[in-house]
Amino acid sequence: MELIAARFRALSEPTRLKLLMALEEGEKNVTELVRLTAGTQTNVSRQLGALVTAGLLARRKSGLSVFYRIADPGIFDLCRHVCASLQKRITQESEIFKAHS
Amino acid sequence: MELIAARFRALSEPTRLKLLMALEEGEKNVTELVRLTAGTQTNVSRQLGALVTAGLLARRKSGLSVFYRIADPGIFDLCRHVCASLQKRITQESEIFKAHS
DNA sequence: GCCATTATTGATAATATGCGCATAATGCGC
DNA sequence: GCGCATTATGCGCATATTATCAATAATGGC
Repeated sequence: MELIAARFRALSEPTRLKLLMALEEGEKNVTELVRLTAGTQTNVSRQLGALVTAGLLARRKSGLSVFYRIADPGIFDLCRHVCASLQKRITQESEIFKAHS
Repeated sequence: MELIAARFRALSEPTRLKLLMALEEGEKNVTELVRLTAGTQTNVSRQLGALVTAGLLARRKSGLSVFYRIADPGIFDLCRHVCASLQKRITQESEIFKAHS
């Protein structure tokens, strides 16, 4: 149970979600991720570390760069699932809003 | 993006996960949930409130009791998904462990 | 060896979160 | 109205998390 919660916690911040999304197309090094997510290098590095610890990313060093890649592609299913659920909810709410106006 | 993170955050604590699991079979009132999850009344009530705010639970008052029920059954798919992913990871790790011993 | 580039790590401050105690609010029966 | 059961909330504390600055590795080119 604690393990499940930990995995959800890893996905519970926009910064980390952005990093995961940026890595969906393929592995990237830290500077590129910094550029793509418009974050500071320190922070990006830290969040990447957290995602590795959580088992969502994998690291590969190559020269000066460190490349990160998705270790568990299943997370995208999760995100899509949540997205669909949220859209459904918003749609319902807007229906109710229309009905009341 | 923030919305997605918020949903994951709602699922990021064992206490809340326990409550959701306890409600899978059907709606229950607070005292029963306190009993089932062995938590304090204060905390259970608070976490239930958080889950309602997150859109995962729905409330229904009836006399003295307040009954909570699952508002988005999709969360169980999410949990099963995460579970499967974790089991796969653990299996792989144990294989590596065996190979090294 | 020296320097530039890249990435991580300590230390710290700000913020957020979870929990428990005490207390309030609500609703039922008398 | 009064007491009682059920639920919610205000407050404080402890802990966890995040973001940032500065300092420290790690690596390659000269």
